[in-house]
Amino acid sequence: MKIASFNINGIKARSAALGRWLDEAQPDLVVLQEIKSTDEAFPREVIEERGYNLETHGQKGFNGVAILSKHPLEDVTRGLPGDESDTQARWIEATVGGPTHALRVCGLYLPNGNPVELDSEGQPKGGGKYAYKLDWMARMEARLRELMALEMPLALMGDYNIIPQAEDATRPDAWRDDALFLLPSREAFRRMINLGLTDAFRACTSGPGHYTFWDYQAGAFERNDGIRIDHILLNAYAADLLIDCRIDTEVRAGEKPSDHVPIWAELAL
DNA sequence: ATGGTAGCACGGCTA
Repeated sequence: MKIASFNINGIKARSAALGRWLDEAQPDLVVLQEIKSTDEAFPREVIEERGYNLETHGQKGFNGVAILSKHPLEDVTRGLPGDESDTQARWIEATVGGPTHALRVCGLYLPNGNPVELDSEGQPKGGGKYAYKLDWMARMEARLRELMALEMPLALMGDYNIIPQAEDATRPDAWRDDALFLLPSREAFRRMINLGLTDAFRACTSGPGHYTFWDYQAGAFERNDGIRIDHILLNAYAADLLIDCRIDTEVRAGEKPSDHVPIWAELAL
C-alpha cells in the first residue's frame, strides 16, 4: 500500500495539478493539507472520478485537511481533541483496511507558529501564534499517547511545520529564530518521536539536500533553497512494514504548483 | 526595514 501526504495549498486552484500527480503516482491513500475550502465547496470530482473515497475536514479560507483512499475509510474522526474552543481544521483520522492488516492514519496540518512572540521571561506570549503551536503539539502528543496503545500499524503524516535538523534546510542559519526550527519546536517534535515513532524518510535516506517545501518567492526552487517539513511518522507495527519512502520533488517544477511537494511511503500491507 | 509570491475571495490575513 502506497500512502502519501501533500500540502496542496488551495484545492480549488490545484485540482489539475492534483489530478496529474494522482495519475502519475497512483497512491492508495493521500492526506491533504491546506485545502482552504469548506466541505461544501470542495471540488470532489477530480478525486472521486479517479476512484477515491474522500473525507474532508474543511474551513473557509484557511487550513483544512482531507483523506482520500482507494479502499474504504472507517472510523473517521475530525479535529484534534483537547480544546473545544479550537476552531481550526487541522486534524483528521481514519482506518483503512489492506489485504493483510488495517492501518490507522492521522492527517495533520501543524500550526506554523510565526511570528514568534516571547514575553520578558522568554516564554511564548499567551494568545500568540507560537504559544498556539506549542499548545497544539502538546495536545497532539496527548492524542499520540492514546494511539500508541493501539496494537496496530499507525501512520501520522502531514505538514508538521517542523525542520527536524539543520541538514533539513539549505540555509539553517536563516531559520534559527523561526518557529519551524526554534528549539522548543524541535523538542516537542522529538518528544513524540521518542514515544516510539520512525521518520519514514530518514529510515530510507540520509544526508542533506532533501526538501518538501520551497517558497514561491525569490526563485527558491530554482536555487534549491528548501526545507523538509512534511513528514510520515510510523509506529513500530507500521515501520516493520516499511519498504520505501520518497519525496516527489519534480512536482514542484510542474505547472501552477503548490509550494510543497508530495512525500510517500510504500508499506507491505 | 522592506519586499519578494500565492490562495481565498474581494479586504486582509496567512504562509
